[in-house]
Amino acid sequence: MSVAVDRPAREAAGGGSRRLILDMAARLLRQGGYHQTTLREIAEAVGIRKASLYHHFASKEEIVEAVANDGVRFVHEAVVAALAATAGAQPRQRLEAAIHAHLTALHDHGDYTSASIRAFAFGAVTVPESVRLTRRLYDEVWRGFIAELQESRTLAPERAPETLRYFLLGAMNGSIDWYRPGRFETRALARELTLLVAAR
Amino acid sequence: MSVAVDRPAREAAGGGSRRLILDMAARLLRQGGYHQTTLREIAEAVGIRKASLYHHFASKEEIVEAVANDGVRFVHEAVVAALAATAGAQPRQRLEAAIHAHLTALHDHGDYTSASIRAFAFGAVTVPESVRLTRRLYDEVWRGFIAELQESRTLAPERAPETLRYFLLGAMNGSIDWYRPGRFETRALARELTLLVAAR
DNA sequence: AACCGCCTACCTAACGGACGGTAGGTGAAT
DNA sequence: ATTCACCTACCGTCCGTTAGGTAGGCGGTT
Repeated sequence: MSVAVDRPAREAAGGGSRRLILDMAARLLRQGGYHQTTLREIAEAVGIRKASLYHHFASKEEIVEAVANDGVRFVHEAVVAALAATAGAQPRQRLEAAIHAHLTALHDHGDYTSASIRAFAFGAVTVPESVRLTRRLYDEVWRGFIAELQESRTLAPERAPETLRYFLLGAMNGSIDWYRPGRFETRALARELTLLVAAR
Repeated sequence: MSVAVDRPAREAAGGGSRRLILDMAARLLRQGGYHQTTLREIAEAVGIRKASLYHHFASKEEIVEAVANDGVRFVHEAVVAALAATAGAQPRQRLEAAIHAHLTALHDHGDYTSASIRAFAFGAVTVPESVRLTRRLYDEVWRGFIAELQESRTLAPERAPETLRYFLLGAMNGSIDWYRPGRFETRALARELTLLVAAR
């Protein structure tokens, strides 16, 4: 059969078919959401038959769940790293670094992060418990950091921290709808947004 | 049949079945997006058979399009009215009124506006030309108003107006994911967001 | 070194069910 | 008599999922 021909190509792509499946699923989920994205499409993009996906994942739900969780985790880890890297710096610098990290990760792993935001936008398909947890963990990072900003008076203490967090994450995540690599620069975007949040 | 029983109830609800269909479609689209929402569900919610929908609309696409356009228009008209009502006032007051109008309309017609944002999030189903136009018209309102804010120095002229508009709309529209009538107050939200955009 | 059993990674074929949409009919109101 | 608003019945298509099979590789026994 013709199967043997493209197998090396698949295995060369990182060794694991699992990652390849998730890559393709993320790409399709980003542009189609949960219900428009079909297992046939994913399988075709990978180069295998639809039923073969069940060798790696138990269900469609499990694939989407993995993509969504990875998407949040990419951003989470990037922001935590940025905050760690600027540990001693001025609060405003740390804020800009965190925002920049969020935007950069959002864009660099755009398929995963967009798929995560898109496929499980609130109210759509029931958000799996694991995804809800992953998101809550990331939320916690910002909750803590915003508290830190208020303690250091970088952010006025009378500002509602929860509202600010929602607005900030909304502004950043909304960028998946309009950000294009050539038209914008993440550094400039991060600087603008930092000026909004922490006025001098 | 049992059909005759609930017909009065239907006709009492505003006279037009068309509006009722759109109301139900909006509600379902809000929580399910385009592909999860089926004509069967919409018909059942209205209390008619699926095929009867085709007496009022030519296709599923046409229903969704009508909902999405109405959603944007509700917000558009509310913001334009708010700007008109505060015509002579201070720019910062006008800004807060516009933001408040956007948030209020977003919530008051939540099914329509959420459906519009959700069903046609970028990349998902191809956005119909009419919806794209309706959105562009609303964008224009903010483009003009932000220019006005910069002319009056309420907003620093060196700020990138396009980026600001994107962040602002992202922050506001993101509220459909977290806003709950009891937990937040639109006045307070508008004030907080105004403080972010136009720092004293 | 030949064999065996097992595992991995895929395959073909089919399942029941739900989808959007169409054809054509009915009964009441104008 | 015509129109309106809705009906029943059905179409072909595609969905996620399952059943069951096969080809190749790897490790241990003979």
